[in-house]
Amino acid sequence: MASKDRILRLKDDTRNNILAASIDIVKEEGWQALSMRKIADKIEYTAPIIYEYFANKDAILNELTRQGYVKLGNLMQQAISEHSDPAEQLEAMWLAYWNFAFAEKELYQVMYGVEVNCCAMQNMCPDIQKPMNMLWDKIEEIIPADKRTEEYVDTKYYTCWSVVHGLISINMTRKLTSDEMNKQVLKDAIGGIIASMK
Amino acid sequence: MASKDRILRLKDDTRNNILAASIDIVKEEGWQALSMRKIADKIEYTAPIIYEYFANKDAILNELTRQGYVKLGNLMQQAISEHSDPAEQLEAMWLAYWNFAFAEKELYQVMYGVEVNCCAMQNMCPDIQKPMNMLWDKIEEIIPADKRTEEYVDTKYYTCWSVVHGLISINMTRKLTSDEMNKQVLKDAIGGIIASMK
DNA sequence: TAAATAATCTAACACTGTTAAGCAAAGGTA
DNA sequence: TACCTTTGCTTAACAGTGTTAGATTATTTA
Repeated sequence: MASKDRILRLKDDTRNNILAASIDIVKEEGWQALSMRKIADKIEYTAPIIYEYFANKDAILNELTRQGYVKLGNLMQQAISEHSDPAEQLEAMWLAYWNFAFAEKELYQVMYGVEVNCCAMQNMCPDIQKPMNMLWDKIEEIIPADKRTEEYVDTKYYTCWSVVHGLISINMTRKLTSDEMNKQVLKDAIGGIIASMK
Repeated sequence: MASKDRILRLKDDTRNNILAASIDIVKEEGWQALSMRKIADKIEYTAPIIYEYFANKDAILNELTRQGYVKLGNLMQQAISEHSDPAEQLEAMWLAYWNFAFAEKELYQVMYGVEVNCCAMQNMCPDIQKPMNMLWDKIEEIIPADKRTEEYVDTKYYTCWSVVHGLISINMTRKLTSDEMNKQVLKDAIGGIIASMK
């Protein structure tokens, strides 16, 4: 029955429309503005029909997450294919990861639980800046005078911060690394960066 | 007027109670379960009185964020005081940062926008694992056979991932680094780690 | 054409943040 | 003591959220 196929294809279409509408809304207004009724509006239905395609709102987020990983995988595959040396391939893969994060910012946010909405950055009161300044000043102190430019201190500061914050985030969102592994990574990375300063 | 002081002190008390109740709820049920009515319940008031102490819900989050930074600053100060060598001080400061993140997990989450709620980790389907596996395999390929243990590959993988993801998160939540700075950090860190593998 | 099935909507529930209106107790003033 | 004003707090409501049950409409099948 070809008509059955057509109907299934149509069902698939609205499923994709739901996902597309969701991403559209998020791109326009951010994740916290995404609601079932807004999605329904965009695909010109009422909210309950969405539940014929997805169990709940979380299921939509999960599917978008999955699609994000598929896209990321493809970009990495492409990165590999553009180089022959393994080390260059690896570097290209991480660069692809980096580029993906900003090209598909909204997908990256839901994939890795990066919240944007609130606080922290707008009202930059002294209390908030203090820990950062303490670290920055200490790094400045360690770097020998002949290398001590603002840019150089910045680089070291952000490198340290990135690896520590990154490892913390990874541990908080998915708990799959052992404690010894964490200490190892932390010690190695921080130690390495500090050594490279002197 | 001493009675005025007493009343002001009481007002201050309920303000602190609101903050304490908020943290309690978050520790018990997570950030997404925090609601004005639940806070009111806990301090034995009704929701609207909270608005006499905070402009809105975001203001509560902001204050908790601020307090988080104060605590972190103090811990770092302590870390400094326990060492004399600047390099050791810096390492202790980062360790304090790390320990703070897990000792005050909920504060860290609101300070740095680390979402926990959704997706990604529970239903670990192949699509989701693929990018990670590609990177892991490539790192394994680069590491010379005599060093190639699972632990060693893991360490390098997580170090790379942490620095890249950390830098991305930092850029997404607060936009205060320049593009050249990012490229610099990325190139330096990834390049350094790859070089250390061989 | 009549019955059965599928597609869709309306209405509702329990929740969310937030605001306006009202009540009741306390304070100051005559 | 009597009144008035201020304060503290509550109730009720609005508009929004995710989600479900029931009713309604349209389409397919017999």
